[in-house]
Amino acid sequence: MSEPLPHQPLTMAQIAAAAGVSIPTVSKVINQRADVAPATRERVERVMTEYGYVVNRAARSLRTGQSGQIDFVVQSLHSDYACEILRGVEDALASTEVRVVLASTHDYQQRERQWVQRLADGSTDGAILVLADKQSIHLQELRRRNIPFVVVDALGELGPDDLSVSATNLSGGKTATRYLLSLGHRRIAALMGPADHPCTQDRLTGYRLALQDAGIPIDPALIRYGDFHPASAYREMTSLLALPEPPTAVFVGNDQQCLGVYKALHEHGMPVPGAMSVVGFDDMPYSSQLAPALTTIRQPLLEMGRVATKMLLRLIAGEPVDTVRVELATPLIKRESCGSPRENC
Amino acid sequence: MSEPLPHQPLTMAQIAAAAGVSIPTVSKVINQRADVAPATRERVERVMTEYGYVVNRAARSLRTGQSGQIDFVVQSLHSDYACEILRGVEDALASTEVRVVLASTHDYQQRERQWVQRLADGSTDGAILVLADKQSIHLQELRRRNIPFVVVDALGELGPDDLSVSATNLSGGKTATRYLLSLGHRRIAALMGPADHPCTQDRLTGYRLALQDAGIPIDPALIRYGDFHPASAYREMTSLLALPEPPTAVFVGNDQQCLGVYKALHEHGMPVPGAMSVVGFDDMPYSSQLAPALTTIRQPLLEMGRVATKMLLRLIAGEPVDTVRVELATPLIKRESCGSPRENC
DNA sequence: CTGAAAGCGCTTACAG
DNA sequence: CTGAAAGCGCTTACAG
Repeated sequence: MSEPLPHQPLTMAQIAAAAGVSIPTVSKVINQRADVAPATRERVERVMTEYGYVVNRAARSLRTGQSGQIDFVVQSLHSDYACEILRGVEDALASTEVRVVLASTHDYQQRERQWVQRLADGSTDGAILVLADKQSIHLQELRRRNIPFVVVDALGELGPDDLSVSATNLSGGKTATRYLLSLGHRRIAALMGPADHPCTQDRLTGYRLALQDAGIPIDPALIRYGDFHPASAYREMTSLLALPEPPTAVFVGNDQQCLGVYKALHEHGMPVPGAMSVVGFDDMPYSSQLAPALTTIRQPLLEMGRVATKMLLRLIAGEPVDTVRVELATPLIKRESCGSPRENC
Repeated sequence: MSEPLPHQPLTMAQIAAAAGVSIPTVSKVINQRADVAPATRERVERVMTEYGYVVNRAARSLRTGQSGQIDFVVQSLHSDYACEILRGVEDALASTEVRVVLASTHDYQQRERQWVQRLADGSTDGAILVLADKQSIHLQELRRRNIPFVVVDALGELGPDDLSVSATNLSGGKTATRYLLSLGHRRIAALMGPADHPCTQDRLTGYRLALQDAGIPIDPALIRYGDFHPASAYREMTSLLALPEPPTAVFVGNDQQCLGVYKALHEHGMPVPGAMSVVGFDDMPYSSQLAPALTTIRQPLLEMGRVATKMLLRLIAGEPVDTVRVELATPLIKRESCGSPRENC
């Protein structure tokens, strides 16, 4: 297995010579072609193992026109959100020879241009786009070059043939709100992410439907928007507490925002869940470690990355993909941050 | 600029034909060779821009033996820690044509083998290794193949010529402890990460030195180890509180562990910093958003990734690298989680 | 300053 | 079942 390898990379020609066959024969063995005699195949395989031979990627790529690489495109890796999805991508790729190349854009024009180059230079077989916009330059370029892609959590509408993966945001919003209703809450705030995110809109629709089903009028003063970061949520939560008739529960746009919500409540001496119930969205690794442990709607980010990647691999291989739009379930994870209203008062 | 491009990738031959020159001339223009007439250069450049031509990576790579890619190797991307470093890597690469390929191992044997293949297949010019071990298979393979690498936060000793980047952990530990001493604390616990991490050992040495300087004997009961995750810290903090003479302050191994510390204190009705002062390590984006905002030692992870990458690029280019070991400063970030002992009692 | 020629390491028809 | 030949798109001496 671990024979001492030479410092110079081996070539197929060397393997062929050592095995006493021609180069095409070695190639056929490597590419699992049927037309090789069993004895020959075995001999070649033995030599390759002995020498630790690995096919040169550049040469193969030049010949086949496939790079064996896909791009992971996201504005910023600076969020648990994107990292979780990326882990799912890696997971799905583990059993293949395909690699992920990172293409964060960070909003820099320069990087966008670099990325467009990348698409043209033949080193990308396909792309996973996180939070892509219909008008995104990325999408347009991919389409023009006929490079397959899958979008995770699309921002806005995609084309009818574009593949996408997301979570059941509407249903998640409904589940969260219904749960709070079931505990007896009647004034439930929604402290969402950005107003223009489809996620936000869908979750809010779920929230509204649940309230309507319960015959509770919707109070616009209880609907707030943040930016998925704690500071914005801290601000909005503080503002909600200043209302003449403050809510007794909040459905929050993501777990990260819950940090800001907790902070605002802490500073107002309002215990969770005694004085305020909180439901998050995502179920991040740290969410169970907050004090109190956060009740939240689980968003299967890793699974979303995995599913998107599997779809992309099929697309690249030219295999049929049955589902154009995949939505993954968003179950409620009950922990300690919810209770009945004024339970402790 | 944005002429409609053909769907078929262009070749250098097409550009040469369109510009009325030979292929080598186009190549020389692209590679900024001096021996091209100004007029010719201009004409070729105009045609390239007009057509939107981009050099094929595989062909160039096959010819030059360089892939224009580096590997980012880490056990798991599932930590803010690794993601921050990765952002730094991307940052340093933004002005180059080099790309990052992800190579998380997740402890899977299979992935390690895949990665060894990758090194052999010519698609890696160099590697950034996070938390690499001297005995790591990665390091050994890189050395054997003469592929340059830089280690961020080495686990254990490296070879004398191996480049590495880290933070001034010893000094950070000293700073944290001195700060707590300056507030009047005398019983200061250290709730560190894994005992065998060099980071932990260095920070602990800083802690010990600071206590010694202050003439305070070291109490082994106050030194605890975790795994950088909140749950372990929760456990150890709970245990510290059960001591006959509990500490009045804790120096914690990383900010994430502070979540567990906060949780334990919350459950024991011990306000921070009233009943317990807490200093973290890292200064993560969320640390300022905790309640109370966390006082911590800043570890410049992004900068570490950036510096490591710049060193690697020099190594790859065959340029001299002056510093073999780089240590970046770890300043104290004062926020709300520290106070004088029994201030509020 | 310019271009004809060789060759990087593979894969793919194709002839035997 | 096996292998000689062509060629993927570049870069690099080298001759003119």
